[in-house]
Amino acid sequence: MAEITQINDRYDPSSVEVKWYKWWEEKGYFKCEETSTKPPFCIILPPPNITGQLHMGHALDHTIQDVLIRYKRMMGFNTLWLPGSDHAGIATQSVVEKQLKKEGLTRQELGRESFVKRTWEWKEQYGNQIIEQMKRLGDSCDWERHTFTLDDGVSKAVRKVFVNLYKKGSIYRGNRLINWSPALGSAISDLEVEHKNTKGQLWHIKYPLADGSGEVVVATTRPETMLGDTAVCVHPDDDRYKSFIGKFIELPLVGRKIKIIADEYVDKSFGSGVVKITPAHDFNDYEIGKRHDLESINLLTRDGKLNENAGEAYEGLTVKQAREQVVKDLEALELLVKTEPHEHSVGHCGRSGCVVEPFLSEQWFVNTKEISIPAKRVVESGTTVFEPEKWIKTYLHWMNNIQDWCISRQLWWGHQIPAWYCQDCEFITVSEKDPVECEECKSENLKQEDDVLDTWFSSALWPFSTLGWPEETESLKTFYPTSVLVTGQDIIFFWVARMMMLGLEFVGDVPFRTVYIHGLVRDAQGRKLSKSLNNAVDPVELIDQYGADALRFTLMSQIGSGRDIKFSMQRLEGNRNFMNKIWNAARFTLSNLEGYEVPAGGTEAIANKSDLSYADQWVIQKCGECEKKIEEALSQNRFTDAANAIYSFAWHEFCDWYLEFSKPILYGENLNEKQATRTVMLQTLNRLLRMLHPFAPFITEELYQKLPLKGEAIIVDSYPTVKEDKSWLESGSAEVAFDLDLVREVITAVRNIRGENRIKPGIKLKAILDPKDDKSQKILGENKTYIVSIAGLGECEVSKPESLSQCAVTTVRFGDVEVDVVIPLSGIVDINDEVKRIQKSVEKLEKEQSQLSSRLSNEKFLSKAPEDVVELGRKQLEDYKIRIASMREALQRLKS
RNA sequence: UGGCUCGUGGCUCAGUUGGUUAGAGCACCACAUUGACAUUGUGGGGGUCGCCGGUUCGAAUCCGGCCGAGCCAACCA
Repeated sequence: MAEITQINDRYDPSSVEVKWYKWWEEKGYFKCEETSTKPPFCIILPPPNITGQLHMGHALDHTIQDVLIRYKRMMGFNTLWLPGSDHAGIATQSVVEKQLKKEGLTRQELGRESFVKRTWEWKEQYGNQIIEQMKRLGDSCDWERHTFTLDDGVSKAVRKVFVNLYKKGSIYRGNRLINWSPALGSAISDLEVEHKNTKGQLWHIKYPLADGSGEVVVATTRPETMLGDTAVCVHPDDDRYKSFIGKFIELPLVGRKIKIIADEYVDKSFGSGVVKITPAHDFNDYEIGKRHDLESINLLTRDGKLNENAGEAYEGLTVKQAREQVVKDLEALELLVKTEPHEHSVGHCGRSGCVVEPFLSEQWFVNTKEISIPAKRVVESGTTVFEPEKWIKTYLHWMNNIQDWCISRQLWWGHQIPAWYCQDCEFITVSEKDPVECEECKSENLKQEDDVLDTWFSSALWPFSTLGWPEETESLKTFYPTSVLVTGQDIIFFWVARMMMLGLEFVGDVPFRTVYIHGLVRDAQGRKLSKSLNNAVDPVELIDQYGADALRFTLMSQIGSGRDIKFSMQRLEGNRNFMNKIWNAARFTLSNLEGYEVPAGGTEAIANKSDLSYADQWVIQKCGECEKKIEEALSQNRFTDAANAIYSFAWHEFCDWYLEFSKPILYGENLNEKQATRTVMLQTLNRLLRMLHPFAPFITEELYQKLPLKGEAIIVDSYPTVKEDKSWLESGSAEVAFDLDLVREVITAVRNIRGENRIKPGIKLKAILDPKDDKSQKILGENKTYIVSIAGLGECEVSKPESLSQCAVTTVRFGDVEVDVVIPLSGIVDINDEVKRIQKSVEKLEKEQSQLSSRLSNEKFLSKAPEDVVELGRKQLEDYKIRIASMREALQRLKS
């Protein structure tokens, strides 16, 4: 064991983490078995964008998954954590376009083919950065199965799904009003629009009647869209305007004659009660337009400028410029009645941040009505459960109001839609394989759709496309449905809902049994982490500084209720210290093994149980209790409870008490006892490390490998459970644990007297322990040596004190036993401190006594409360009386 | 506007079906340093459980109302 003493007294993660990760990978510990007799456990990693850098959200998300995977792996499951990455159409294309811009190029100049090639090159060069960062965190993914959303297999699945849905009519192409991001030059889905409250203005504009008989005033937040007005609308019951219905307006600036129509959509009380209708540029107006068969006039080009329909005066202007110009022109015509400030919400593009324009265009859609029905049912029935449950409501509400999903994007990077337009007959051929001829007219003059699919379309197939679908692979059979999906609440609709719909549609079963939804990582003040607030923390930097284990443990000890977590450096430091504590506990254990020989049966065997110290039996008992707590917690995904159980067992039981209790034995001469304690110490440490491993994989492997007796690797060793440890735990004892807990209380009482009277630790006190019953008499007698050494006493006797004069007295009550701890203070301290201490306790007890006594004199309480509660109260009151009396006595004697 | 969540010592949170004295970690204060660890040890102070009302012998816990914070969805041009 010579090398043990060379262990540094500080844990240095940087020298440890990379080494073990590499070793695990080389040994193939992360790999699953395709078929196995072990039960399967599978998690599909939400694939990060290839443009992404690991952020705190990933750190949280991945740690949860890795804890689950490592735990299940140790529990004997055939675990698969399947990693991947997402081509991230918009994000990646933007990055490459920016790169081109630096060279003075545009993607249009480059052409589609070269641009896509260039993007692949970018991906090869930079796309794996996040994977390296994930490895730093300790993610134990089966890397050989890493899948990219544009891989051949996945692309094949994408085409098959698209074609099937098209053939059954669930995918259709249509000219509809969609959300258009001018900055991206592409359609985006409803979900990608972020509504932000914006301070704008409400312009009141006169619209003269075409026959010159008067005018109406419309109120609008977007005056420039009047150029595309095709009607004016009032409420049918609005007496102010009834007579106008059916008449015509001569639209200012344009001169077009538009009709005044009536629709109940109009709110009489808002604005002027008259609404201009622009079907091509507003979703509500679009609906009204459909109801009233109005013409839609599109005013915009794809890059967000006004087109020829806006008229010569406005063509080519941006929306903002056009708005200013229109207002100016209206003012000149004296048609602007008034302008008032008005706050309303404006849709912004989630990707580029630009203002989204409702835009009429040809797009591809998934009709979700039908496929959403089974996806609702499986959640209602509990086939897939959500944790926490509250998200079921959110999910179902969205599913019940689901809109058709716009899946086409005017981008180049992604899955090009497998639809070919016949240049001769206009028929659309949709096919898994590139067709050579038109299905309808057999013309070979085909042109493939330019648009690509929404990135989320391929993501929606992820749980089965990554397992080999549409082939009937062993992997698919073994691992689908996957066990649990771990993700943030922000992508329940984007991703979870869609995986549900398509998984059920194409594989016929739910994609996952459980959806575990966690919150966001926020800063210590609870703000979102963002670059603009300058409060973003880089998990990789934290790992460099504090170690991955500390970071992981911090996150896991905070996710408790599934709410957002407030990340603080203080906590991280605290957990770095915890890792150091573990490190030193191991260092202490290992450095006390000189001359130790591993027993013949391994550390599981204890030669003679009678050699076990009370502390040994106590710690075995506590270890078993900890195992039980963890098991309960992890079976319900209560990671925080599990983390806390280990923390408190490791620090406050193993280190604070067990190692202290054991020092006299370790430094003593009784070789049999010493051997037994060393064995128990090693056994407990070994289990402690295994319990901690899923949360802190690196330090635990490092220390595990230093143990004199161990398996091949902690990562593939078994997880300690009450069941597995049955025979070992039998060496513990609940009775002895009770005894030692009483001893701990007594020691704490001595320390308490010492502390409150400010008696220096160097002063060896005498303590008289006065047991009030046979049981405690016996316990104290047997454990006196522990008390003397740990409480730092000079002398200790178990007896009735002759006099309490000038003594500090504390009554220790534990379970059904009671002990008075008496410490003569004469000549040691200023008695006033002790008087104050006791007076304080008396006051506290008296307050409690009076509360209890008034409760017990309440007849209603006596008649209605259950017997045992009343009985308990009575006993307690008696107890209070005795304790107060004895304290008063002590006070008297102290003063005398 | 609707839905959801939360409000417990300075901070972050526990508190299972109402029942002894409301817990923990961090922070704070005091004391301690030659033998695992100052990234440490020991002890201590600090809470009328957001407010009001109700149910009950008894409420942090159940019910109603109010106030405050946050999130999601929708939205009046």
